[in-house]
Amino acid sequence: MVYSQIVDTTNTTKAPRSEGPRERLLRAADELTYREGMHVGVDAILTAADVARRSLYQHFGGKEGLVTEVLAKTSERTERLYADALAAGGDDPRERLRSLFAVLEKIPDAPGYRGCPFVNADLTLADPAHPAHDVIRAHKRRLRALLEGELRAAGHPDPAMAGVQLQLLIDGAAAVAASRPDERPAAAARALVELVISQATPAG
Amino acid sequence: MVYSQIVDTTNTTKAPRSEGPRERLLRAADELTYREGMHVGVDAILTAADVARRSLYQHFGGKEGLVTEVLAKTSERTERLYADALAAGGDDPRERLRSLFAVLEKIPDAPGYRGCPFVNADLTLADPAHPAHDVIRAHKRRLRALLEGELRAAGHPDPAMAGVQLQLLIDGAAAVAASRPDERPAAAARALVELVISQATPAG
DNA sequence: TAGTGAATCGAACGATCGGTCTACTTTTTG
DNA sequence: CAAAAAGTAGACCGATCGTTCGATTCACTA
Repeated sequence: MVYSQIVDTTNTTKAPRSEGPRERLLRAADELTYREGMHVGVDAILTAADVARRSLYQHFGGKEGLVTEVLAKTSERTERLYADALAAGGDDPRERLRSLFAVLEKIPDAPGYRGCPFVNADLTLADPAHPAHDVIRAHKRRLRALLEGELRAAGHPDPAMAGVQLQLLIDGAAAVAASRPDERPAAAARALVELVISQATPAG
Repeated sequence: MVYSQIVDTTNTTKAPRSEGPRERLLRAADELTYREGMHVGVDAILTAADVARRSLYQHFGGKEGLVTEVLAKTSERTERLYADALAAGGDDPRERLRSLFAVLEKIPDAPGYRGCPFVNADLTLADPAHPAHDVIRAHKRRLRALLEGELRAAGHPDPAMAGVQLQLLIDGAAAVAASRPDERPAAAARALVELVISQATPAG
């Protein structure tokens, strides 16, 4: 994502400056929309990003474009995290899944955790025509496909349904963790995740 | 909830008229806040309820009071539904839980389903000081206690954690059903619910 | 029947929303 | 060095937000 400042002359107009207003806008919008919700004012984002009003509309066309781009970037980052966590589990699909959920389990412990940013945005953005909904749905579908692939590789008898089960445990645990963290939903989910994974054993 | 119009003279000033502005406001706010989200304008609620602006502020003090009251009423109604569903299951705690989840499973199939109204409101209302958050948390805790009680009666080895598990499956399935109903989350959740319940069998 | 409180309409409040625009400064580039 | 592009500052727009309030109508009851 970071390009050298010296680029082909045929691409000069589009060469991204390092840490320009665009990046600052994305960073500020990312933090504020998650912490305060999707209804933060444009003014608050501009102040936090220390960027002129005009820059927002030149780069993103409006608030809608900005928050959609924020979610797209969050999606990329999150999926990279998933891929790394799976890879850390080695070759056995069951161990890969365990490795993934070990990472997921720690997320709600972070200070300022407010639930899954995608679920939150999906529920908060009332307008069904908002382009962010497509980004969110696509992200969730890729995650489900990822889970389903591992389950299939592990020999689970119904990888499609089991993928939905794991997805459902993730979203459910995130929602509970956001409002009632004292119920320790991650631990409760972990036991069920293990049940689902264990159904994929050749012996099962 | 429906009182006769002829009441004790000592209570005349507080006698609720049948289908007055208060009821119409609650009904309209209930439908609109669920369908359009908690950010519907006061004007839209007033128009739908066919009620004067002033009446809202006289009865509920403001939008905050109105939506809080709406959630409180929804909580009562929902818990009545749970109690009935459990009772329909008879005496065996496991059958009572199965009866409850059989009812819950059908809810997302209703047209216009948009997820759990409590989870949605909790995630949508950005202000952590909003009184609705307390109503929501209290409702969810009562539901969890209900589940835990049945699990304990069924002899589950860890009814507290299992209660969180069931709660988590409910919220997770609701969230997935709201945005991606084609993944049939209710069916996926059902299998896990059965696993949790079966852990409560004396044989297990 | 006179009185009283509730419900009504509708104007208006200040604040904030997202978005547009002009003018000036900085940076980059040919 | 000069021109062009990008960024900044800030006023301004119409719309909408939740809220307040005066004035009027209506139903019930004492």
